[in-house]
Amino acid sequence: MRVPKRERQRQLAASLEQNPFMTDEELSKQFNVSVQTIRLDRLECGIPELRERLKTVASRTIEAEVKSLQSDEVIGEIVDIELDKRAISIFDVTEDHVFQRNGIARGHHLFAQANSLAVAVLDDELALTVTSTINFLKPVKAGDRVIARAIVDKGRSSGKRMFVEVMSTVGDETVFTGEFQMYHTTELGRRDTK
Amino acid sequence: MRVPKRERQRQLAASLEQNPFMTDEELSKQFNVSVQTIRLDRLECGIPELRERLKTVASRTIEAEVKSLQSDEVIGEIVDIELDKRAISIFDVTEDHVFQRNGIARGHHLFAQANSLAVAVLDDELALTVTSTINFLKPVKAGDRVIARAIVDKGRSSGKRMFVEVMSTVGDETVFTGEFQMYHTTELGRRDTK
DNA sequence: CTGGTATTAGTACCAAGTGCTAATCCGGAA
DNA sequence: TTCCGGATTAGCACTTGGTACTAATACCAG
Repeated sequence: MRVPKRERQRQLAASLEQNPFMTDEELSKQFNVSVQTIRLDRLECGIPELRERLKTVASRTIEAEVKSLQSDEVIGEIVDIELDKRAISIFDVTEDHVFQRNGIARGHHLFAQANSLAVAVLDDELALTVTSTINFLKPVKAGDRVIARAIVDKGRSSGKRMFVEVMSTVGDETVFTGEFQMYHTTELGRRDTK
Repeated sequence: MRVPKRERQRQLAASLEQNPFMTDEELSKQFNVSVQTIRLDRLECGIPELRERLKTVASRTIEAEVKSLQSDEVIGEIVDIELDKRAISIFDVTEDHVFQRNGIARGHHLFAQANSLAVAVLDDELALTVTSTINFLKPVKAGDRVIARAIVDKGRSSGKRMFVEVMSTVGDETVFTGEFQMYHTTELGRRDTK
């Protein structure tokens, strides 16, 4: 026996974990045993055949892509918007957004929700964040639903500079506030003439 | 002819785009044509068979998982760190991080890199961002390599409050600066006694 | 030497195809 | 009407990467 059976099966499982695309024949060469032995090993370990493995891996992809798609556009879902005035978005915090160590949401997710809302409310070809001052007031946990409200501060905005205030709440508690100074190409009050 | 060939092929492509798991037989039922017709359609449209489709979809997953893993831990890769003093991380901007409309990186990615670096440099059970003021100085594009440098400002830090300055550069240009006021449980200078 | 485990070999069969040939349908032009 | 041609359908041989099962062989310990 070159390598004890038990050990080979352990390595087999690890190998397929890392690269599920291998056929039994390729595996048999890797471990220097016959194809049949590989099949028996898979049987004993409950490892499905190549096509089944690919199916499950592929379906995980699909789910992942749906997730990343939503994260690509705007962080959070915009539920109400009045261009150049105000907007509201909802962001559901999941286990993916928190530190494992303490279960508190990473700050950049709250920032991302607020920032992308500030961009969305201006709805311009080119709307960029220039400067921002933000405050994390209360920790946010997985399962929390964060509602961000953005309001364009018309008083301070002028020309290509816009000021957007964002306040995020969970229930009736404010968890985050941010002030965003944005740059955009279309000047205030000139949108109709473009 | 129930549905013109051209239109059926268009729908076929769309159908498989949305759900690549369908066999020719299932498709033939959906479109009320024979399996052979489906095969000819796939041939003409250059759509591979089920197994090949799953292979490509599954391989996309593998890449995606590597990506999402890194995005879970720290945004960017930490290349140098001296706890409670300074740290450096590298973040490669890809197409995924930019606005489609103008190719400029979304602000929250730069913030995320800086913020997670500020958290990492403190390396505490509980290190949270309290307040932050940030400036986006130059637009960042896909392909850029952003290097973020975090420095703990010992002078202003005391007790459970720490001040971290982050400066991010692309080449020799500064693209982002941020000041982070952090809260953490372990007090400055007391780490050894815990 | 015998028993039991591990391994290998071989066969029949399956799913989901490719590749090819042949038959059939069906609508419009001569 | 008849004939042509594209579209469709059918059928068959073959391929991959397997499952399920049986049988043979190897090898090691008691």
